[in-house]
Parts: sequence; C-alpha cells; structure tokens
Amino acid sequence: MAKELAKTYAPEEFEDRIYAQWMQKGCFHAEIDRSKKPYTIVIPPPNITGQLHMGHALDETLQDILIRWKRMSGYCTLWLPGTDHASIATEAKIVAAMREEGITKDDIGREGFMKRAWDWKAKYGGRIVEQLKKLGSSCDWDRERFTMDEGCSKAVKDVFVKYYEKGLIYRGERIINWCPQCLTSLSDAEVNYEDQAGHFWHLRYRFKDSDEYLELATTRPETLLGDTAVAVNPNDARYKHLVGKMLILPIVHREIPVIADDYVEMDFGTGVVKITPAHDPNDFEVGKRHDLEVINVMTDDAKIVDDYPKYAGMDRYDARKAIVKDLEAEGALVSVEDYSHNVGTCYRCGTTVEPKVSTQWFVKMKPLAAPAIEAVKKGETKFVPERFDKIYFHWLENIRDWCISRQIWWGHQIPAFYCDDCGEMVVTRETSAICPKCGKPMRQDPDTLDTWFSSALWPFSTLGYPEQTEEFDYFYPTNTLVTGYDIIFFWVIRMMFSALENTGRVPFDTVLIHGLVRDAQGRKMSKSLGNGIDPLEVISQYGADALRFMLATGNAPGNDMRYIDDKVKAARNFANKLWNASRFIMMNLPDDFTDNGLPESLTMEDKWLVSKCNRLAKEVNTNLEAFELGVACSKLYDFIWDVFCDWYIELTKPRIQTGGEAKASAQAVLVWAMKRILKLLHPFMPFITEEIWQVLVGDNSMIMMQAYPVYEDALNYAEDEAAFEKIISAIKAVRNTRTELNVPPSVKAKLYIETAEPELFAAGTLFFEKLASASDVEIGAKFDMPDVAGAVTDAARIFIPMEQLVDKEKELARLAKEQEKVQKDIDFLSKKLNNAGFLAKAPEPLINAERAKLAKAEEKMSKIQQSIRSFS
RNA sequence: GGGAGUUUAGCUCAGCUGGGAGAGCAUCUGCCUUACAAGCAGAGGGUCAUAGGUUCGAGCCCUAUAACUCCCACCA
Repeated sequence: MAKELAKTYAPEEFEDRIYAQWMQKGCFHAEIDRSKKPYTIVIPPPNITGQLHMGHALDETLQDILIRWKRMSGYCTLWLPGTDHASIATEAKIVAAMREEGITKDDIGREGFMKRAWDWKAKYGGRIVEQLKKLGSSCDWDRERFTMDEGCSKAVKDVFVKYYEKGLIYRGERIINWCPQCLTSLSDAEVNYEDQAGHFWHLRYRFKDSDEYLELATTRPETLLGDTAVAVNPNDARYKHLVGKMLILPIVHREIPVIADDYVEMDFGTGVVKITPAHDPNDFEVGKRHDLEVINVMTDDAKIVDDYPKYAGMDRYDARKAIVKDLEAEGALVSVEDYSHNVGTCYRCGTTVEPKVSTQWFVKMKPLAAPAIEAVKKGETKFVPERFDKIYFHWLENIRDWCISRQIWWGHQIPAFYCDDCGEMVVTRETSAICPKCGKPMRQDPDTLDTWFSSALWPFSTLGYPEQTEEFDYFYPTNTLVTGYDIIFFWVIRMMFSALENTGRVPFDTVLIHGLVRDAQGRKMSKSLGNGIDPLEVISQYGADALRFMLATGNAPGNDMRYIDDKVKAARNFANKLWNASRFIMMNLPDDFTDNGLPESLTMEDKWLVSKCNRLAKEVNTNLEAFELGVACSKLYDFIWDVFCDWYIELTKPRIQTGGEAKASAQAVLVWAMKRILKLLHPFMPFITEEIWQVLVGDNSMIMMQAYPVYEDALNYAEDEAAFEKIISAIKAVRNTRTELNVPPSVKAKLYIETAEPELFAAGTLFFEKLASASDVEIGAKFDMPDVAGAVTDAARIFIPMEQLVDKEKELARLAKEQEKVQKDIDFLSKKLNNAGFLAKAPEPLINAERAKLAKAEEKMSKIQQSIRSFS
C-alpha cells in the first residue's frame, strides 16, 4: 500500500487525534501484572485553582519521558494523576467570587459554603487536567484522584487519629504566623521573608520613680500597646542596676518592669528591647520565661482592639502613624532612622503576616524527622542532583513543630470533637461523637488541616492506604518523584516522614529535582510582571512535541532554565526534519514493500549506520537511567539530524536511483533505522513519532506500546564503521578544499585517490560522485601529479585537477596551514608519548589510542609533505 | 549570620566517574543538489571568572579570591 504523510509538518493536525486514540485504546491504563516489574510515578497534584504554566509543562514533560520510556522497556507502568484542593488558595478565590456577588461566608454558613466550593471544584478542577493532556501526558486517567476525595479523606483521618494516639499531634496555645488577609494561621514554610524598607523608631520610656528614661528602638511602635516589659542583657554593665525597676509605658501609662534576658544582644541598638509577648515570637518566649502577661492588641484582621479606644478599629499601619505622632507629642520619640528589615509575608497573598497567640494543632516534628533523615543518609531515597540532600538535611535538622490547623472551611475538617458542657475532647475517625463523660453530643473542631497534610500522604493515600489494597501492595513504594526545588520543604520532606511513619517505607526511591523556567531575561515568570509564557499558546504555535523537546534539552537537573522562543523553534525544526526524512523514506517505498527487518547482506555504509544506531540506543538508555534526560535529547538530536539525515539518507540516494536490489536493500535499512529512531525518540516527542509510525508501519500497531530499543551485540560492526569513516573524512576533505578554493558544487571534477586501501575507496566511488562533486573517480597506489591541488586525510591523498585550482601560491598556503595543524597534533601526541610518567601511569588502552592517533597524524603529515613537494 | 548554585564561543546553555573544548541561535562564504530554505555544504570565533595546589594529565578534584543568583536564619 502507498504510504504518505502530509506535505508539511503541522502538529495541530494530528496531536489531538493521536491523544484521543491513545485514550480510546486505553494505552495509559495500568493493570497489575505480576509478571512485570512495576514502575510508578505519582504526579505532583496541581491546584484545582491553577492554570497550566511553564513549571507544570516542564514537570509533566520529564515525568512523561520517564513513564513512556519505562513502559516501552517492559515495566508495568503507572503514572497516577490527580489534583490538590489547595485549601487557602481555593478558599480565597471562592470568597473573592462571592464578594463580587456581595455575599460573605457567614451569610451562607459552612454547609452552604462547602456546596459552593464543591461546585467550584466541579467547574474549574477539570480545567488543568485537560491542559495536561495537551502536553501528551500518559497518565492513567482511570485512576485520577483528588486530595479531598473519599479515599484521601479516609487516609487523612486515619493518619491524624494515629498521630494523636501516638502523641505526635497535640493541641496548644502558641504564637503562630497569622495572615490577616486569609484570616488563618500558616505554617513556617508558608511564610516568605522579604527585605522591606522601614524605620527604626527610637523611643524613651520613663522610670516610675524618677525623671530618668530608658532608650530603646523598635520597628513596630504600634505593638507598644501590648508591651509588658522591657528587657536588657543580664551581663550588660550599663543596665544591670536597673533590672527590676518599673517603667511607665508611654501612651498607655501602664507600669512595666525591666527584666534581664539572654535574648537581648548588648551591642545591637541601645541594648534595650521592648517586650510584646502577644505580637512577636521572640518576645513570646521571653514572656514565657518571665511569666509576663500576654496582651493582645489586634483583631484577626490586624486592627487595634476596642481596649484602646483612641486607636480602636484602626488598621495596624494607620495605628502606627497615629501612635508615632502621639509619642512625639508626649516627648517619648527620640529619633527616627531609616531601616531595612526582614518581614514575613503570606506565601499565598503576600500580606505581611502577624504573629498571633492562639490555640492550634501541631505535629510534633522531632520524632518524625529522625527517620526521614536516616532514610536519605542510608540511600533509600536519593536526590538527583545529589546536592539537594543538604537542603533536606538542614531543614529537617532544624525543624520546628508543624502548625496544621487552618481557620478556613475548604479542607479536611479536623477530626476532634469537644463537649461544650464538660470540656472533654475526643479525637476519632467517626463523623460524630458523644461525650464519654456526660453523654452529650460533641461539637467538631471547626478548623481544617493544612493542605500539605493531605498532599503529604499522596504517594500512598492514592494507592488505597490505609487499606492494604492490591494496588498498594504492587505499586508502592513509588519509584521516581519529579518536582521543582521550590517545593522540597512543602511537600517532599512531608511525604518522606509521613510515608516512613505510616507505611514503614520511603515513598519513592528517587527525587528528580528540576529548576524554574524563567523568562528570556532570566526573571521569574510571575503574574505581577506579566512575563509568563502560556504553554498552551506555545503548543498551538509549535506543537507539544517541540515544547517538550525544548524543555528537556540543554538543561541539567536542578538548574533553572530560560524560556527562549528560538529554542522552541529549533525543536520544531527538528521535528520538521524528522517529518521530512520519513516522507523521503515513504515516497521511495514501493507499494508492495514488506518489512522483513534488516537485509542479510549489508553494505559498509549500512553497517556504519547500524552500528552507530545500536550504540545510540545504549547511550540513550544509560543516560535515562542516570536521569540525564537533556543529554539523551541532544544525542538523539545529533544522531537523527547529522548521522541519519545528513549522511545516511544522502548515502542511500545513489542506490535508490540505481534501483533493483540495491534500492530494495537501502529501503529496508532505512525503514529499519527509522523505526528504531522513532522508538528511541518516542518518550521525548510522542505525537510525531506515533503519527509517523502509524503511517509507516500501517498495521494498526502503536509506537507507544513497542519495545524500547537496547544495545545488541549482533548489531555491532565496529570495524566496518571505522573503515567507512575513512570515506567520510575523504568526502569532507574534498568538500573543504573545494569550498576554500571557491568552487561551486555545480562544477564537477575528476578525483584521483591515492591510497593504500584501493578496495575500500573503490566501494565509495558513488559517494564521491554524489557527495563530493566528483565527475569521475580513479583510484591508485601512486599518482604523479605535480601542481595539482588536493585534499589529504590520513588514509588518502586526493587530487582534484581542474583549471580553477591551479593557483599555486594559494594552494601552497593552504597546504602550509594544514601542515601546521597536523604538526601541532604530532607535537602534542609525541610529547605525551615520550612522557615517562604518562607511559607508566596512564591506562593501557589510552596509551594505545594515543599511539594510533599519532600514527594517523604522521601518515597525514607525510602525505601533506608529498603534496607540498610536488608543487615546488 | 549560615548554606547552596552559577561564572565555558557574540547570545542561551550542554559537557556523564579527570584523558586533546561541544550544540543551538547569531555572524561570514557558497548552494533553490527532485525529503526538508523550518533546508544543504563550508568557515571564523573560547588563557573554560582569577590565583595557587594535587596529578603523567585539570573545564572537571583541593584551597583561597571576585562577581552574580537563590535558599535558610527570631537581632528588636
């Protein structure tokens, strides 16, 4: 049958069709197959609020490459997809949407709100999933999960109760990070610190019993309303005698003591610190040590409380201005200096967080961190690249308890129940509880869990945990986790300790870390800068294969990369190249072509190609095993473009023109090589390879289900490969000479090839005619051709007698230049080989290789010298 | 204050356990050679940040230095 591809490479014509076909045939679905080894990846679940961005595109591309490669390599492969409920982010979006309608959470109540949220999820949660499909992601969509679905919720509850029973979860009053915008507590990891320009206000507090003052400085004068002491260092000679004395707090006129605490640095500022336990984490600790009163002066949305009528209802920054003004009026303001300091902000909305004392739930981290550290130290899980284990260790070694309760509704409600009557608390997997003491119905804790609490269970909750399901037994632990370095703290670490605690095993054996995709100037892509590139637009312009290939190429694990349009274009051009190469093969294929694999007798150029193609498979597999995806990409690129297209296809043209048996065998090799190339490239560029495969092979098979090529001894033709390289160098040398002498390709010339290997070069005659503009080729052991220009390789001298080339001076200059080059080689190599140290210590094969190189260089040199002599 | 990364051709970046520096783009010169001008054939261009050290041999390992970037950290 005739095989034909569309004339131009137009990915938009077939990508969606191919994806639909894969879906329809269930190619992505993983069924447990005990005869195969499993290979599992769980997707980093994108937020349901999210839209596909370049970070996702990179992340999914890397996963899909690994998954497709493993699937083709005979593994039972599961890529488990899903989405994250993203508690704070989603709730914020829903609240904002409600605000548009003039509705508040309180208006509709918890149940009403949850209904809205689920509706919202139904409406937008699928959007990102559809976008992932555009990339070609071969996820098992039959197993798609959601962090708040029934199974995940069950796992969350189970783990919470278990932790509680083991004493790993506790409830307590602490100072935590509070976002006055999102109106919830945050974990330490959810706070970003940024340098902000601010002021240092120098204040003076008057002593109760004298007219003396104590000077101190603060960046937050408004918190003075809640000051309950002033602290100095116990060893500070300047202030030692003042400890225990009472001060009058300005504005408030409350009496507060001078206390001594190590926390105060003597040489910073005046060495005196005002202590506000309710609004500063350090002050809170100091307050605990000294049993100070905790006076909260702010509401949840960071306004001054009613206890201070003059400032009540003022936003914290307005209050700051008002208070500074009043301090000045009172004579308590000494001076103001500019000061830049670190301010914590909410990672979701950017609002400055407010330290706040409140009752929250915490996970006790020390006991959980230790096994997680141990597992990586023992190599049960390894980071690629390795350097990220340092970050991992550092974080875990300095970890503090994890605040997991959030004052929002969208999420897993904490499974703790309280008796309003007697104050009893019960933590249970049940949905309701009766007070064990007084038998009254109990009230569930209104708070929900940190969204990362459920993501932390993702690798096993999605496989059925806490049930011992077949899936869990077979697919867990998972193999590779692919994620950006920016969420190691949020997610990777928490999966590690959660998995170890609950399943007794690490959740994955390898964490492949990638960097950020930045804009062309190297800036982070962000909404506020408006410099984000939409992957979907790139796909519609260049195709998903081009985007994928670009993202996977030229980038080492863990390093950031820049999005540059030219790079996608280059990838698209590569796809186009492959497309056209297939068209060439197909257009020359007879209608009755039957694919019997490689022909029995191969020409030397066939063996040259087969051998190289065989080695390519070996190298690509090796690189993939080492997670060097970028290196694998460039090897495929180089082989396909340079070796296969620019050399081999050109080499087959004379045979194809000859026709008959020569043509048939060339076509057989071309088909064999193309199929192998398509398979090797498929994980990287799934659409185009599938499209070409189906047209080329035409037996309803799918490339994504083919076996991935591996190295085969039978395909190794090292000697023929090396022999044919001599022809190639000769062709290159002739081309080079002709170009340097400005001879256009249309001008043909006879070549006289002087060589000690006449048979080898005779076999290459057609190639010299086709690829080196030869009109004719004569081969001999010796030619006496004075004053004739030529090309020299280590295996041959080639004379190109023609009018244009008789410029004696030019030719001599050219030869001299070449001689110089070769002489440098000889000097370098002989110096090395005369070095006793090198001969004594270098490995034997290397020494032999260097000797061979020297011999070749000397061969070439003697040929150049002959040519020079013939000119003089 | 700790820690990490980067520094290689004009630009963007590869370079796997140390064995004569690579790609894409850009530049220059020829080519519409019947798969591809989204192409073909050539060419030029690099003291691999600097200074030491280890080694027969260093872009790669060690030590300092510089510049840029990022992460962590409670100096009010």
